[in-house]
Amino acid sequence: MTMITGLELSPRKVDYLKFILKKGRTVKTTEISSSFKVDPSTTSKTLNELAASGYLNHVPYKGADLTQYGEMYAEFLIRRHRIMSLLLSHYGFSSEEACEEVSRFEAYVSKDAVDQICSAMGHPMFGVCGEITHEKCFHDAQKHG
Amino acid sequence: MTMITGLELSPRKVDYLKFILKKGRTVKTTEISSSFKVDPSTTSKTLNELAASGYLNHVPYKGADLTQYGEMYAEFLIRRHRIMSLLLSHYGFSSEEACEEVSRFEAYVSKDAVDQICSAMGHPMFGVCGEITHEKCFHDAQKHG
DNA sequence: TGATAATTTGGGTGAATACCAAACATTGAT
DNA sequence: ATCAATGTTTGGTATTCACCCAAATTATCA
Repeated sequence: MTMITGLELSPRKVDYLKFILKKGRTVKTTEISSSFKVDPSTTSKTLNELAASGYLNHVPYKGADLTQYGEMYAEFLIRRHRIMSLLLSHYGFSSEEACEEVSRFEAYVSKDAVDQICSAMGHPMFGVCGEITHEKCFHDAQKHG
Repeated sequence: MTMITGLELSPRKVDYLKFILKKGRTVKTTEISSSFKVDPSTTSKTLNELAASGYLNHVPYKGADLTQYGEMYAEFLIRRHRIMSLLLSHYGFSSEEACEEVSRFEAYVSKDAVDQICSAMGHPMFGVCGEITHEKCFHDAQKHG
């Protein structure tokens, strides 16, 4: 049982986990590094850190994929992004504006806040950039490690 | 004429400028360091950096106060904090919860986003933690330096 | 199987934030 | 007016995050 605050990961790591979950498969270092326009060595190191923290399995020279915990965590990350983007869209932001703005600060929004907003919104099923799932997102405590 | 993005300052520097503006007078290093529970030497250095960037005047051993530019900037910072807190309060957050949550991510919310939200809210005059002013907040370009 | 491409490692950098110890300035009490 | 106590700054060091380059390593395919 591990409670999450939503503040465990740095912005870049949040980006990586969301990216890998969206791919839905093992990803190569270069896919990530080219996507985020950073040096592959930078990505390689960050992937190692995420693996060391239990979010993913990183087989050197092969690629990385989410652990069960990493997958649940990444689902929270996607949900957070979508809830916050949907929120901004209610204040006149276009989908693109909302996504872009949220990307800047989402890593610092707690899970409690997301749950609160989600609930106040009536647990919406669709955001401005995809479906919002509510099941596997740490609504309650989850096992870890 | 300097446009601001709202992303110029790190979280700590945002804290300091808001603190000094709220005091409304010259503040001593120790007031800040004790308030944020950091070593005075840390505060002293940050104050120097803010002074070097033109946000405040720092007279060694005497204290720091906002420059004209720093004051306008800090007014934007306070306005951002209040607009974002008010926004969260609309989703069931108490004043305290809203302030606390916003404090974590406000440094990463752009001025354009704040203006958009402010406008969508009808330029509210009162937030959950104080009056919201709309005049001296870089609604348009401002002189600097 | 050997060249090419992908990846990792090792070594650095800079920004942000923090601490400690020592030097220095200010102030207040005698 | 002086000096001790207090407040402040400087210099040095550390950590985390995020990034780069060059060199070594592994994988792959022709």
